[in-house]
Amino acid sequence: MATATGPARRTPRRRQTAQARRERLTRERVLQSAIELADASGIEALSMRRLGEELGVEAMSLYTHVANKDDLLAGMIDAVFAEITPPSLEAHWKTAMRDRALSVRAALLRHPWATGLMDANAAPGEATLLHHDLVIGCLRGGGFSFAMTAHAFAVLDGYIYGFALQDRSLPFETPEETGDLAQEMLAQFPAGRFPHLAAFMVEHVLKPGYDFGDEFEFGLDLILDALERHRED
Amino acid sequence: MATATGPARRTPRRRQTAQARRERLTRERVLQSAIELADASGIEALSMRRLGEELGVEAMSLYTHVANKDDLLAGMIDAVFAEITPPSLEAHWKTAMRDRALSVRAALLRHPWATGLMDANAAPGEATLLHHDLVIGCLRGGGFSFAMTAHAFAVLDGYIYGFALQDRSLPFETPEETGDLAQEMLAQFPAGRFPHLAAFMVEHVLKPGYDFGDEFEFGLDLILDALERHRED
DNA sequence: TCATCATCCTTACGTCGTAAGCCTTATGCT
DNA sequence: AGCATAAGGCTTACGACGTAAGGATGATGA
Repeated sequence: MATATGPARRTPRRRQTAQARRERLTRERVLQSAIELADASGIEALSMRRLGEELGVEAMSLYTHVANKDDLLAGMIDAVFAEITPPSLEAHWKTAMRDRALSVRAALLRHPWATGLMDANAAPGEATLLHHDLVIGCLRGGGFSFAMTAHAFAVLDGYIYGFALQDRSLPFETPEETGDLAQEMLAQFPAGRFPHLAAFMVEHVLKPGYDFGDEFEFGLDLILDALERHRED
Repeated sequence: MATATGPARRTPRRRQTAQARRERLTRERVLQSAIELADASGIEALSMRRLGEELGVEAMSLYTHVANKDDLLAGMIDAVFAEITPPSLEAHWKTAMRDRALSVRAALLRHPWATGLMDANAAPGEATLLHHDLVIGCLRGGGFSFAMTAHAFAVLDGYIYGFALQDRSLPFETPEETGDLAQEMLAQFPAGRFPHLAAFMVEHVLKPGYDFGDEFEFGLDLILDALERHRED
């Protein structure tokens, strides 16, 4: 043998240990697997042991690619931001911010655990910083002063994340479920204890076709229109 | 789940055992202690053992008053809602909703861990339901249709919770800290990587007197004014 | 060819939530 | 007043968690 294959850089030599080993671990693979696991089974199911299992590796092996669990979670958040289509600096600020808001919302629907992780007040990752950079650039380019940019950023992002939080905090997921759960909730208390809430449920929420998620665009446009009015303040 | 109702009241006979025992445990005392502990040391410091210690009791004794840790957390959330001054049904809807929003914000500043717990999508407690009932009543009384009430509720509460989440996710707490941290963050990447963000920091955020928390009222009034405009839609 | 070093694994520790069951003491009935 | 009951609090124990310490393996670079 002694093939002496000149190990010209990066020998793509395949490893073939006794048991066919999984592909080499990387931070990206760890993060991606963690995100898939959290998406599929909830963030509470994401333990280092379980994640290792998912990757065909022992829990401690993960620590080669991730400093600790907080680092893992921070990396996941940053990966979510990386999924978001950033606002275009060419388009009109309003449409750019609208599209971007919808993109954030879509990402948070794909990864509902993300909002819960955002209160970790850790240092934002590169994708997160880049995203914020472009949002600010978009607003500034649209004619917003620094002060108005700060205002606009606070309202818009506050609304986007808060809406996701609210959506997630609702104790029901599907419209069908809503009815039963609402009945059950109100039934625990004397009839007439929450008259306005009860009427609201009966007259609106329980009507066929209602879906809380549909509220998002109304609020978004409400805020965007209002910001347009204040743009020159 | 029916939460353990306290012991029958009957005789107020004072107990005096060998060792002066701490006051009798109640669900309220457990919840209050848990809230104090979370406020003082962060939600991650709240373990059943630690909470027991705080109350002079073993961890397992807490389970007489609380079904499990999730029930404890749900109870804490509901207690936070109970702290909020609900919207007056007499006042004009706009001022009532404004005062109430400020009251929610104040509560979330006092208990910053609350937003992180809100994605638990558990069944809301009595104080939470009552709060929502009055918010809906206030909007309906103010002339909002059911549909507009739903819209208004989603924007307002979304914004309030999202703002708190954003505030908490900032990696700095005090204005002084902001400068150092911002420098540090941007220094990790090539200069010019985040030009808009950098300019925004230098020209606005790092200017003396800036405090992110001050942004809250701008967004609140922006939304309230916009809602007023849509009230009759 | 060998030394180095990154990768992955084994073992172990302290902490967590909580199930099971015991002991003590207050309660409610006679 | 006396007693049966059950509620409140305690002890012990289990399995899962994050992760520190150090060992084994195999790829890389001299």
